[in-house]
Amino acid sequence: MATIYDVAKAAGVSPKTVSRVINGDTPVGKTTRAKVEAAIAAMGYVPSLAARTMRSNRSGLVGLITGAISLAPDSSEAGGLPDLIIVQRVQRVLEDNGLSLLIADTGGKQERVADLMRTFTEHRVEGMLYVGDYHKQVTLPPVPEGTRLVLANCYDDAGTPCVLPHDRLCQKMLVEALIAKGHRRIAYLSLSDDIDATRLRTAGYRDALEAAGIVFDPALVIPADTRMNDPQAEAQLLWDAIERVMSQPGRPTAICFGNDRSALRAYGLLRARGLQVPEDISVAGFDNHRLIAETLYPQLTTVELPYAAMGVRAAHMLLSLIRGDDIPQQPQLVSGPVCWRDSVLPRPASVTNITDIASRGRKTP
Amino acid sequence: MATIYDVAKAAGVSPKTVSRVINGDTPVGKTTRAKVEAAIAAMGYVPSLAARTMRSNRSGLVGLITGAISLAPDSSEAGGLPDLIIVQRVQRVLEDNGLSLLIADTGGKQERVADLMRTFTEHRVEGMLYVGDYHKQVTLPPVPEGTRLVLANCYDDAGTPCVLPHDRLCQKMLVEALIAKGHRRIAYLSLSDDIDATRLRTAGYRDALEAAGIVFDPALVIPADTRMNDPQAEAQLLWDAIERVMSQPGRPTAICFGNDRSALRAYGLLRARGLQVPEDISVAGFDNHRLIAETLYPQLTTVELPYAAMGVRAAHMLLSLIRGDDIPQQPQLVSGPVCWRDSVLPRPASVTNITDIASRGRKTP
DNA sequence: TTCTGAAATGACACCGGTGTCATACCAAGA
DNA sequence: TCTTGGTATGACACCGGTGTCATTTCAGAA
Repeated sequence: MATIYDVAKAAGVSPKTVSRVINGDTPVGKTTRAKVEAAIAAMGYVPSLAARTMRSNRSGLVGLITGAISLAPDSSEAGGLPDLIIVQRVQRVLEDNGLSLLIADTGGKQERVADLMRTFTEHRVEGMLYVGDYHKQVTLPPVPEGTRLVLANCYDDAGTPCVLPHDRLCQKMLVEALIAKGHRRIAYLSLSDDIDATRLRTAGYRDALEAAGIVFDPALVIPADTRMNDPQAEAQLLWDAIERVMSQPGRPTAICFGNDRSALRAYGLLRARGLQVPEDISVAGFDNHRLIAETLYPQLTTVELPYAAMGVRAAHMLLSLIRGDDIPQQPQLVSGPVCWRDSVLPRPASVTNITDIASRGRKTP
Repeated sequence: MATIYDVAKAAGVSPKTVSRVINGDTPVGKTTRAKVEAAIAAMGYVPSLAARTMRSNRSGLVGLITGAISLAPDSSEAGGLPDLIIVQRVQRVLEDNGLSLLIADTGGKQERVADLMRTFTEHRVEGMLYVGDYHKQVTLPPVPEGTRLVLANCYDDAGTPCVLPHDRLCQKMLVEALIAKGHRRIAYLSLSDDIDATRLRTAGYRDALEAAGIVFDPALVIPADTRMNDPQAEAQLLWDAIERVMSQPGRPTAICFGNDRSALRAYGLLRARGLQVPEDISVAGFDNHRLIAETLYPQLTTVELPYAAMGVRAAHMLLSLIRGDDIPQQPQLVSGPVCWRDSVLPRPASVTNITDIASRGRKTP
């Protein structure tokens, strides 16, 4: 690969002059410039960032660590989709700012983070991002003094700058939207209750009820998901939860699910129980995972958990850090709009619940 | 950041000796080694790959270009999932081989590829990968002499080494599996017929029929997808295709869809027509997109399009190129297993078609 | 014509490692 | 004691750029 010396020799000038033509930092004579540019074009010269990095101490690199495939060690699982969306956006923003993105993956082994960070340090990245596979607290290994780090979709107890989904507000907006359409008995079949998102979203659910003056009924809220990665067991859990919530007096007219994936599964389970969506029961998801929400029939009402926006925000925070600007100390909460589709049927406020038909349908999923 | 000179001074040795301790290329005295290692630990020294790159001409970097978000410019669309899986696997394999992965995205603008490749060249990557968002032919800008390039999920007419899904074989195996379960009238609602995958898969479908001595009926094969990214229109198209195929005499007992996403959509549409899956009609997808296939109720029978394996294969090919080994000139075809789940009902070979109930159900989706 | 000062260009060192070669060291054998 | 020969270590240049400062060039003024 041609070097700046080769170009200089070919153009009959000094290497420094070639450097000036490339960087435009100092004026260069018209004739000289033309000669140099011709030589560069002829030789296909591309400057080496490694050499440039040595003088400038600016590598033009940013490192990003995800745990994307951590939940899917074996196959074409799509579990890590949110992180991937975040990654894409981060990459775009950085590229627009002249930075290249190095990515690494823990493969589910948290202890590898330190190694990956070391590799990034070897490459003298200008900053690092850590992307959680879901909203959670993480504990990262100590980073070298001066390392610029931003967390996305996770947080730590060391006050590292972070961007988080505003689960509480998103869920509140979604339930408010259901209430606005006339629903009063709204069930919430949440994700596993040992994760932050569930706690926050349940609070958001209650916020919305409270704002509308609806009494909270604990019987309507059931954790119906685990992270056990066993489709059969998950389906069974969801089936039981639907059974419980639909067989009680004062049956709900709408069910919110913990994510679009649960809602997708519920379509089949509800149908198996003889319930039509949305005629017999309205359904809402969470995530606006468009592959699901737009493809399901009827299309799924949900709320957008703005992973894309989180990626953009996190990237901008890191850019600020790199520039040396101040950034907010508080976690940055990002929320998205309710996506209104066909899985929720508006109810005239006066209509009472229809007859219980829960006993229809098959016995087990 | 500490340099090798700082460490050398602290340990009272020459920089070269520190280098030797780090790289272990030449024996170093026990006492000296201990002093140096202590100094390294104390200062948190991490060698700079930029400096190392200059001497060795080995950057430890590989560049990867995708068009992942090309089909999803605006939101949290999951269209580009296959590429993302490929990217993940590539990253893993490279990391295991001590290489770091630089990623870039065309954002759907093919003309940006040249710029991205230039950036990679600036970073002196040891090789490049280009990942197509679906099986297709691409035309890449000319690469500098000596650039090592491998294509994944796409090919060009310049004979660049590539890894492709074996669409034909996958579809053949899937249809063979259906035939083995007693199905004789099998419809195929394919993807848009202007893409390579459709042509190949249709051929695979016919291969399977032929092998079983079943006469090919063109009326059973309908392209039922476009890449227009309009959920309403796509649903309409699929509805029409189902209508056509189910209302003809000699109604099929099973339908293969172009991908799992279409199958997901079809579940709702079939239900709206009053058809139960799999009792009234068996359904098969394509991709083994587990988020869909395992979450749908009933779970979806499909064939695995091994994006993960493609990523691994492509990474290994690139590693071979980097090592200077010979690699096969022919496109590498990768296939995956049929994933048998609950959406296909075995049929005793003797049973004839049930009465046509196509007129049931709603008129439009 | 000579002088002046801005513009253009070049010489040289340096960034942080490593390859090459020379040298210092040390134990064993003559 | 003096070689001998292998081992441990250091001096120095070099990789490919750029910052700094010196030097050359040349138009315009004296």
